[in-house]
Amino acid sequence: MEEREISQAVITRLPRYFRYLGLLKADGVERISSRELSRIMNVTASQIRQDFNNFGGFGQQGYGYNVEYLYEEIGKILGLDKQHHLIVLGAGNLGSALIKYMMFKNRGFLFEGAFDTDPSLQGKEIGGIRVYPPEELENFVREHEIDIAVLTIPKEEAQGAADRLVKTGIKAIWNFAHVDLKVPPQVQVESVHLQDSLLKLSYNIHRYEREN
Amino acid sequence: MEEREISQAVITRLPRYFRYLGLLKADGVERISSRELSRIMNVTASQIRQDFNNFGGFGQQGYGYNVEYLYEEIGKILGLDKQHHLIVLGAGNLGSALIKYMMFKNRGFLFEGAFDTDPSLQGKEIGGIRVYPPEELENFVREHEIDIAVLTIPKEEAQGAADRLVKTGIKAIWNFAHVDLKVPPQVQVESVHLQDSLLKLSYNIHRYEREN
DNA sequence: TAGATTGTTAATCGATTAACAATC
DNA sequence: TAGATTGTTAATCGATTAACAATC
Repeated sequence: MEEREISQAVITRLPRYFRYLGLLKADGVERISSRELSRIMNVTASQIRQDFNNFGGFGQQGYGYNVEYLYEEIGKILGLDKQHHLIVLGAGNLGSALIKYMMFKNRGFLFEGAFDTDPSLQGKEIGGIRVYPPEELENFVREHEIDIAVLTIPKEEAQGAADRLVKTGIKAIWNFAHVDLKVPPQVQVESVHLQDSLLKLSYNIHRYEREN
Repeated sequence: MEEREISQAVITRLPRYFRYLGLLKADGVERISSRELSRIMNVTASQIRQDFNNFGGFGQQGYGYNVEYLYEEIGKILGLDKQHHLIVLGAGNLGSALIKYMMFKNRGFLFEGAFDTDPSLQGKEIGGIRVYPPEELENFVREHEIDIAVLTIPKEEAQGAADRLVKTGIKAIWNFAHVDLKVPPQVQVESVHLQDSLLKLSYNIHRYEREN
């Protein structure tokens, strides 16, 4: 049993490879060498080969990589050969934007329901998805076999919601609240900290101005 | 002239320090040691001291760090002592969510206008911000001295919009479109690739299931 | 002063890049 | 077969952690 732990640095790069391979595939490109891909993606060819070899050899000496095959394989590594069932907690603008973003649906990420404390939203539909009151959360998750909960609620409510979700046996939380969630190791968390991202941009603006 | 280049790894951690120091400050905590902060933030005390020392010594031997002072200083490093003027390109749900998120305003990130190709949105207001037709982009940026453009438009339109923005002399682009933008070095780009984030989460779900 | 904790140097670890033998 | 390019090992680089002298 080969149990080599893939570093998060590699995993973070996988979706980007997947994206570029999708573009190449759409352009009808049949094969590509690590050198050529490195030029397009602005990384080293060495890194590309090292990254891919974490998952076994996808290429062929003297030929390169078959774009379609590599695209499919990376898709499988990312779990895109399976469907995922999602709910959104917080049916505001951000939650609505995510629900309506069709690219997720096309990749097998299916929104099944939304939850909001605002009674005026409950019973309504957003992008074809119904909004439920929070009380129904636990039953809904179990009945619809929800894998992923998307948190677009205020940071004050996020940890409490996460605790409830953990108890339902959810697999993962995609967290947009501006806090670091504490969950047990069997629950995966991926946080999108928009404010952190904006502050980083702010830093880089002022660094550039200082240096020039 | 000390020109030590701060690594992006450090910069990425700064907003998180800032966040935790803000919480401590709000809790009335006056001083904190690297050891205590390391426990709260789940990083090593060594890393905290190394990170802070990139910017000069903020602490005092035998005492630790003054929370309020450190908070203020990191805020300045992040450019939060200055105001920023923003526009949003794409007044859909995501753009609206960002405009309405008050935390940005409180930190000096002021949305001045939104732009959308949809005529039915033009002239309307979102969170008190008016929506303009794209033709007015260049004049608006110059007249309102816009620093940062937020791109929440389809990926097909993103590079074209970026090119136009670069010509206006904008300082930075906060990119939510699912492409890597090409801009000259004087323009800072920070991308939030939501799909990449979700795919990473998907990978981690399936990795956990494989390993357990 | 003694104790605590920083600032900083040195050691370690991990990730990236370079090099090249294997092989298509 | 010769040329191209991978897979993989070795070298390098950078980031993290450990250690400790400086000093409050």
